[in-house]
Amino acid sequence: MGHGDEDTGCGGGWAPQPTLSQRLFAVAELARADFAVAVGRHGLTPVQARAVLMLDEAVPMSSVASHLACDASNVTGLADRLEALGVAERVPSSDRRVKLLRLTDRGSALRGELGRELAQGSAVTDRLTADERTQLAALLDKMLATPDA
Amino acid sequence: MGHGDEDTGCGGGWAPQPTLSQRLFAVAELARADFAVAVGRHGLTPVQARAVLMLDEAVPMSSVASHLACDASNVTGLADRLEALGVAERVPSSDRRVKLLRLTDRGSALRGELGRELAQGSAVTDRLTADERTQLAALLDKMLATPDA
DNA sequence: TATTGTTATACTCTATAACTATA
DNA sequence: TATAGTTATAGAGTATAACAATA
Repeated sequence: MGHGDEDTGCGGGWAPQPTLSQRLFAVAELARADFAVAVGRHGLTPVQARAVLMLDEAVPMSSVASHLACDASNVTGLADRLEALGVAERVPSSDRRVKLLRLTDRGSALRGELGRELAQGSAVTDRLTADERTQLAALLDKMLATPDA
Repeated sequence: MGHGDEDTGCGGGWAPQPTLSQRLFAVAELARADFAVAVGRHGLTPVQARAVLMLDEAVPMSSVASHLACDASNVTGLADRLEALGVAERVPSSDRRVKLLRLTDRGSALRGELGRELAQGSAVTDRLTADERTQLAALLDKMLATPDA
């Protein structure tokens, strides 16, 4: 290997001082795992849960795709699974090309539960004090500020 | 429990003030996407990249599995793909049940490139000042502090 | 012609269970 | 008996391309 890793500071591993990005990614993994476990308790996968959480009202399947940042073709199977679970259903639209996805009563109840649980904070953020959480929120908001748009 | 922002309060959407967890998750998604794009430029999937980055030296396949927090059976296919890409190879061990996974020369070079790129910081963290990055690092470290162990 | 959703196909990640070869 | 890796199988998320119905 011609040379290697010196700019990362460590002589071959990530050991001593992880970079900010590495730590951010590690926290992201924890948050993801937390989310997966939380929604898994309700029988949903993370993607299914994200769909349920966005379904405030009946929404075109194409909107679901763009919200999930995935190709529209995926939403067909996703909708199939949500229908099989009894939490959502397809309903026709005025534009007859469009199908709307809407939560069933059971889906709405589930969405409420999920919302309450997730709002309570994860095991990750629980390790911070109230002040620190405020600080963190400000930093996250800055990172989330849309650079374009 | 209970320090939740406001049990979602909103009559049906996430609109007004996302909770801390929601913002953390959003940043996590950005970081994940950044990582996927960065490693994708080198022809790797995120999981493949994580494997390459951990392969400081020859390591038992079982160790790869535990590092990736996945079942050992998955590492077979992962190793196959890394071998097909020419970045890693299986080598025998003294315990003849064990196979070690080791980077090829090409894999080591790739690992070096990845390490340098990732150390440079992501588009997400670039939106913060140096002071803010220090602050964020401290908060992240606190969240990462192992509660058990 | 352009758009929406579907289907067909394919790849990766993930898990469980059964199997092998070692120990 | 127990462990490491493989194989078989399955389901979910992702993508592209071709297609039908509708606009």
